[in-house]
Amino acid sequence: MLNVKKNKKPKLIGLEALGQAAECLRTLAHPHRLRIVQMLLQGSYTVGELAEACEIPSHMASEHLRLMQHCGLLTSQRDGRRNYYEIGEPHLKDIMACIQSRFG
Amino acid sequence: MLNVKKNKKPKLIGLEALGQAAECLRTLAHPHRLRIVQMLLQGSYTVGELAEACEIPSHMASEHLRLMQHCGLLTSQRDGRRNYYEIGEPHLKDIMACIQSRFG
DNA sequence: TTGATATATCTTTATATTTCGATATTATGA
DNA sequence: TCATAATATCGAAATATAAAGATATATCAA
Repeated sequence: MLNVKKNKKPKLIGLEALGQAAECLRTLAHPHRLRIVQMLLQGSYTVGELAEACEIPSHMASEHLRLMQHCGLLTSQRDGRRNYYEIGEPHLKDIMACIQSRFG
Repeated sequence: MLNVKKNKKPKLIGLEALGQAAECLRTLAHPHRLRIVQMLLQGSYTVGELAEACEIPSHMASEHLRLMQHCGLLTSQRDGRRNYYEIGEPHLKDIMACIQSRFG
């Protein structure tokens, strides 16, 4: 047996909570949505600006933004006909840092 | 306009790399697989032990393990008919710490 | 008011993922 | 060798997700 440092206090997160976590991660797990998050970590942007950064039509960016806002990753503030999106989950910074260090 | 700290050096990760990152995240984004990772952060375990921790049949655990090993998240070492899996991607510790702090 | 812009929503189609049962493979112990 | 245990793989069915086009809503500018 190898690497046996199992301390006998597992303190595992319950499967229900892991289900919520999985839902958030699954929402994040898309190249365009990761690009959007990367942009928003630098400031707030409109749907159109984010769509352009992802090289996709803005109705698709709008859908990605809706999904991420729905599970609490983002928030938005409307200004006239523009809708400015922002990071709503502080941990996104840390997760993107992991991705940056592994894939950037 | 609000929260404008956009420094004009975006240094965005390319969409191809974000695609790989998305694939890893998608692989991680499942309650049973998160439970498996949480277990393996404490030591190495067999397929059967991990299956029991997830309350699933072991052939399903085997499939989850195969997916995670395939994208480099895990490694394994066989000992007789037992197969001991281990963490293969150090960043998993950080990501699980985020999940712990948000959902634990 | 009219036309154009920005964003959001809906529907359909295509594709991917999950789960389950059955079966296969490999190693162990009697 | 034989039966069993541990793990892995395959195929089918169910479910979920993604993409695209069409359409809708709300706001602004002329």
